[in-house]
Amino acid sequence: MMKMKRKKITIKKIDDKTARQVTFSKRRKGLFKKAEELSVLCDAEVGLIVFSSTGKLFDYCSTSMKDTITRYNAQDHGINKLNTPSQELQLEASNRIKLDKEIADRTQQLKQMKGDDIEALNLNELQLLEKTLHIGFNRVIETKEKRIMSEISDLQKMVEVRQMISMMSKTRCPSLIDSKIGIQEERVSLDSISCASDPLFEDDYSDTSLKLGLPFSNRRC
Amino acid sequence: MMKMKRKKITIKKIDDKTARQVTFSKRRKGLFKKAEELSVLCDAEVGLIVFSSTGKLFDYCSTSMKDTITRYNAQDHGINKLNTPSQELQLEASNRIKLDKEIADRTQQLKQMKGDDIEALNLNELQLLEKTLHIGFNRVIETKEKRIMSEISDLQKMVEVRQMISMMSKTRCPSLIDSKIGIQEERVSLDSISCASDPLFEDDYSDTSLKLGLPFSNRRC
DNA sequence: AACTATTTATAAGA
DNA sequence: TTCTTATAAATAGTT
Repeated sequence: MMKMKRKKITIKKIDDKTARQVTFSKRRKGLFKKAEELSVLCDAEVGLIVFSSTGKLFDYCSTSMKDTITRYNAQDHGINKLNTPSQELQLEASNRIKLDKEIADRTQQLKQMKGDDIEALNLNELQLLEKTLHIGFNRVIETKEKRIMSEISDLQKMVEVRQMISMMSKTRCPSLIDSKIGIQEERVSLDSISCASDPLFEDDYSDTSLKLGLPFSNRRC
Repeated sequence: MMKMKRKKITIKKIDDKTARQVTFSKRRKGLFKKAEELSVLCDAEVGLIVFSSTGKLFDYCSTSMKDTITRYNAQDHGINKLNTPSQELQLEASNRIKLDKEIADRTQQLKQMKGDDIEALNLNELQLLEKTLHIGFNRVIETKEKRIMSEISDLQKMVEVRQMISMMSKTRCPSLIDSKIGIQEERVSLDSISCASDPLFEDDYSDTSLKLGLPFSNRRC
């Protein structure tokens, strides 16, 4: 059969019932798809309610329709109010908006500190960020140093205690001491504090990283 | 400029904030249009609620949102019924707790990235933080480099144009050209892109910072 | 905000 | 309803 060329349609009610039904089902599918795409792509909350001309309900919500409608009601838009939102509810709503903004703000800051979404920053902002990161980095390094030093010192003490016990056990009752006093070694794994075996330090920033003259040279454990 | 071919996109959250906003406004417009077309063509009742990621509300309804939501509620979804005002209040309260927690969490993360409140972290957490900061730092540096390079390139172009005009004005009518064409210099302050004069670079981490062979040596501006 | 190459939606027909 | 296909419409990437 000769194909009729598809024509541009005008947006007015389709008279033919069957055609209307067909179009409804096609376009409804398309609309719901677009709604979901918008919510996913743009991190938006989308609620969609459709009643067909025959009264059948179709709905979609990116979260839950209940929450979305509640949030919708909370947004104060004067005339369009549903129910009668109490002042309390309105207060909650404005609080919520504030909190949402705060979260968005902090999320953005965190992202930027991780180096994401920084394209839009100007040079001064970039330098401020750089400085902040640098300070944070140095503090972390410093704290890590202290932590390592204290763990080393703990280790050292343990070794000394062990040596003492070992010496005692040579002169007294070895088996008794070992099992009764039972040094719970709470062993600090050497792996976790050794710089050389730490993948992090195999990076190209060892110059800024921890440099410790670790007193491991003539340790025998 | 070379036009990049448009690519098929995958439906997942757009990372770049600006791009996300642009897409949001384009697609939102499209979605609302489709919603209205469906309601008109097919004689359907359509209600659409959209909250942007920044919390802004957009809505459309072919009749009135109040009626549509009422009708939606009337359709019995058993459990899913809309809340009474007092239930809404409760919901808001629990939402608020959630949001408060999220803010506290992000605030803490931000603090730690700035090197505060890190005493309680263990060695692994400290190293993770260190790595994150290092990555962020490098990205910022990289972005800053790009920014500086592009500003230098802009400057260079300006200088070339100026030289051209200067040459022209030597052969023709200097005063006319200078005042009529009137190069708006939109001068990029050298201070803002000079590394040497930047207090940040006087710090002890210049080794990780930008090293650029700035082509400024025999510039006469 | 505008452009346009390309993808996506869909009207008409099967 | 589902599929096919020509065409209209939407829009991603860019200016």
